[in-house]
Amino acid sequence: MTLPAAFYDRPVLEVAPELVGCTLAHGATAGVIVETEAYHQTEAACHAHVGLTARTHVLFGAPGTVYVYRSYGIHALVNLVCEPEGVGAAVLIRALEPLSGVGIMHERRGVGEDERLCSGPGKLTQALDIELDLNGTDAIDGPLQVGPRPPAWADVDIVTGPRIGITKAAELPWRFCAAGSRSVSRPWPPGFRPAPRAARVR
DNA sequence: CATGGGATTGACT
DNA sequence: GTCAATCCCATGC
Repeated sequence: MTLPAAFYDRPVLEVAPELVGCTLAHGATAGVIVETEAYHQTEAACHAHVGLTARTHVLFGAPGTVYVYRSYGIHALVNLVCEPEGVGAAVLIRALEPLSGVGIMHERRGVGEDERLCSGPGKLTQALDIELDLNGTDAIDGPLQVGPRPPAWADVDIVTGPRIGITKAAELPWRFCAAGSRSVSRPWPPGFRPAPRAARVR
């Protein structure tokens, strides 16, 4: 069960908050998306802002296409292409709450608490083994799949804030986080507070 | 063809 | 708080 291409064929500012609470799966590993950011060709922080190049052409492709690129020479970052073909826009997936394959994630990431396995855009790609070979694949039929919100996430509250780690267009409040999730990456947006840990049995 | 910057992370002070 | 690791590609000479 995956979200249809029509889900992505809308303004990226609508899609980005709605993707929070949805699932992302690759192979035996999957998680619930708890943090996203929107990018659009009309603002300078978006790779598509420079126009159609060998690097950016995927961003202008069909809605529902996967865009993966390398950041700082080390990390792969994953996005979902939005808006009609020909418009350069995408949603960056910044954090997940692990859902399945948690043991595999620990093997790939090394020791750590579950909530830190996918609490950043480079961490989640390592945990789910998302690499550059997935660039240009299809998030509906391809190896990386996005599913609708599980019932428990149907009414998730969204905390909005400015995007992280960028120098251009940094003032736009295009970052969307699941309220209370302990897997949201730092720094937290204004007003965000993580939920208390589950009570320990004594 | 050389250069430099980047949507990050983890280790260290 | 600072810093290095290190890949891809856009830009400019």
